[in-house]
Amino acid sequence: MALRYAILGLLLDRPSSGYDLAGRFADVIGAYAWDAKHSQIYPELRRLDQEGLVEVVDRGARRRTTYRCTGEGLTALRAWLMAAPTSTGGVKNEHALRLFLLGVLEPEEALEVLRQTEAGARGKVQDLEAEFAALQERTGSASGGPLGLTVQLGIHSFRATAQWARWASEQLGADADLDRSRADQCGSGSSAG
Amino acid sequence: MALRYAILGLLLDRPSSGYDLAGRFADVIGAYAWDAKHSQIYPELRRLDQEGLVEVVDRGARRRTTYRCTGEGLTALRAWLMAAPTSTGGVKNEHALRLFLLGVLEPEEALEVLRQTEAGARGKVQDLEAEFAALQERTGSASGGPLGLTVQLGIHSFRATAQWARWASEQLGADADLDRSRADQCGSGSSAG
DNA sequence: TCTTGACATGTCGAACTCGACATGTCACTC
DNA sequence: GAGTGACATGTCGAGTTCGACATGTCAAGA
Repeated sequence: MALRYAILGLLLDRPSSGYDLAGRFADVIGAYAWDAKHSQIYPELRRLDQEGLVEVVDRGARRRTTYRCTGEGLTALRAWLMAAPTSTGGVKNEHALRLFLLGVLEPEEALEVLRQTEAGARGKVQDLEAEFAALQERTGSASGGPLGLTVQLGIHSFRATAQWARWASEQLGADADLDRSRADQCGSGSSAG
Repeated sequence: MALRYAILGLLLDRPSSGYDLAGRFADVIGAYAWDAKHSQIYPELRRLDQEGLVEVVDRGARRRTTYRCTGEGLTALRAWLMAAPTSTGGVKNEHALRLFLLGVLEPEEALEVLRQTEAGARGKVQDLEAEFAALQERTGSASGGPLGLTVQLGIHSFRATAQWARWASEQLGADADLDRSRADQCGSGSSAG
């Protein structure tokens, strides 16, 4: 049931076609909240239309059909948001799982993954910070409006990932270096693992 | 395919029964990486056993069957971990989605959700910090060993969520207070909505 | 010994999700 | 006017996931 509310939320921000929605899922929201492919989105839009939660506002070229969230849709979305604010609801995050299992790899392999993780996360932070600055300017608000909250959540999340990756690298690097560099550097007393 | 690798990873840390695994999924890993119910876990364990990736090490009371990850299982897991370290792979996180859509709610409703979010996240941070300290002591290592990395990832993630929730509350609170407290506090010029 | 509740596993149908395949439109270019 | 590629939607089968129902074990207490 989460998919339909994700769609309603996106439409509430701005009327969109299925194609647009697919792009928006692949973009921001799909990275840390909910992802969906067009093969799911189109049928769901039709269902939502039948139930009156969205409505068609435009049919453009190439069968492009633009939908908008109705009042009923907003009511449904808000009911869902208020319904179970503390439930966690079955997270699936393959990237996080890989990080979770990092201890299985050899330190040098893990270091490589961590390097990529940190670089990727820092890139995301930069992108989102630019987006946030643009929002601040556009809305004339320090918080960047409703979307600003969302963007900041992303910034906080990716920054935390980057910081953790850095910390983890240092831990692993220290362990790995110990074994190797004690040979040619001055080995100031440290117990072997 | 992620489920089996999550299971292999958990078994690698410590041999467990299906029942144990269900608890461990519900506990730490399920909160931010991968969740699974027992109705999925038991069949997958049998499949892994047939494929030689895990093996039975004990049959206790109440049909309790304890599995261990085999060398073949470790090989498979490491191959998977090294295979596609950058793919994001379709995140599903209902809790994050709710936060993502927070702008839809009235400020006061959103504030309530944020309050609960912050409290929950800080609770998680405390739990995990205690676990990390225990790990440091048990392993005699500042990094807490392989599991320490994982626990720190959780700490970083939940701390980021808590900090964001606090920030978002302040933003919303400022907006909401403006409308109300201008009446009895000194109303320094601000345009009405 | 009977009941209760936690432990432990099994199974099934419904719903969800994905990738692959398919169809057609439109702007641009050669 | 034929070819190309991005735009835009549709569909289907295979695999995944979940909740609900089911079965049985064992310890503790009434």
